[in-house]
Amino acid sequence: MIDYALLLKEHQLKATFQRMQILEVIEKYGHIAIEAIYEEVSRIHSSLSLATIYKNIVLMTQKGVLTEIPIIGEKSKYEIIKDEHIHLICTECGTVIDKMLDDDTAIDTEKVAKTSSFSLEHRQVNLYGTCDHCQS
Amino acid sequence: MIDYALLLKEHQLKATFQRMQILEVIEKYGHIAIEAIYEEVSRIHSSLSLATIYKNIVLMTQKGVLTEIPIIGEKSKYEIIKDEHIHLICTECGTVIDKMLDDDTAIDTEKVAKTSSFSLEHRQVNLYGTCDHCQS
DNA sequence: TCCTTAGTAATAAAAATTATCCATAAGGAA
DNA sequence: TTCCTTATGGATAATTTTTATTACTAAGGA
Repeated sequence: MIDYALLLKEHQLKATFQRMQILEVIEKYGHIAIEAIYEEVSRIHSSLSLATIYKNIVLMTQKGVLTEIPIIGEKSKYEIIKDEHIHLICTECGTVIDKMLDDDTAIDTEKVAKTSSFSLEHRQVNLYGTCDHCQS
Repeated sequence: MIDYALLLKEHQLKATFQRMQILEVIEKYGHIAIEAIYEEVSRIHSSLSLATIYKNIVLMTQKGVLTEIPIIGEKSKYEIIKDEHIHLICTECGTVIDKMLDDDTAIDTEKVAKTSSFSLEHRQVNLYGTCDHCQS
């Protein structure tokens, strides 16, 4: 259970009711698109203006609270920043699964960056396919 | 130099003037967004309707001629499909650099997929940072 | 060359995103 | 706790992006 107010303050953002509602929904779903946040927030809680959601998603992304996950053929989803991981994206149902990397499955992208004298800041590895559930 | 007419026919698409113009621009820039294709096509050649560009990008992507490259904080870019590679994306100038993988820099994503019983179809590895040129 | 079918242009429509502006709430100071 | 300042939210308009429509046109096989 994340302390949203703390998370926001750590990133120099006021802990408003609306922001915490948005974060709560994002955490609940893990990865979610803007329109879906709007629908969920409207359904469960008091309704927030769509413009408010847009503004705060952009702001929280800039401030490092959220990360955008751009996806082929879909609208971007957003997640709360956490330890590095890759995404398994199901092209059937759209589900995004986080996968932490361990030593056994490490991805040596730093070597790649180095050989191109590219100053690496952020990696995003997306694997597209069919999830366990949709295969059956 | 790609034979665009052949490429299109191999994917069951008619080799129209407009499609070849679009492919020519994409190949010239390597990775390019839709609006930029429109501007370039309009500037150099006869002007194509923006709607035509949209329709053909979608179609050629579906048919496997192009791949979408969704990018954090930007519009998607498109490239002609080629051997698997990763992208170095410069957050300063927006340039996308292709990087082929060799044995030395292989990325063992298949192992990851396997441990999640995920049926892997397509991998997309994007490294964000600052390119050689923008560092100086 | 003709014919059939698919493709294009132009425009309208729809969807997504951003800007505006005034009312309001957050959070520090007293 | 109350007050004050300033950032924020809501509603809506405006803009931008993307898709649909429809009549005309070109591609490619017969």
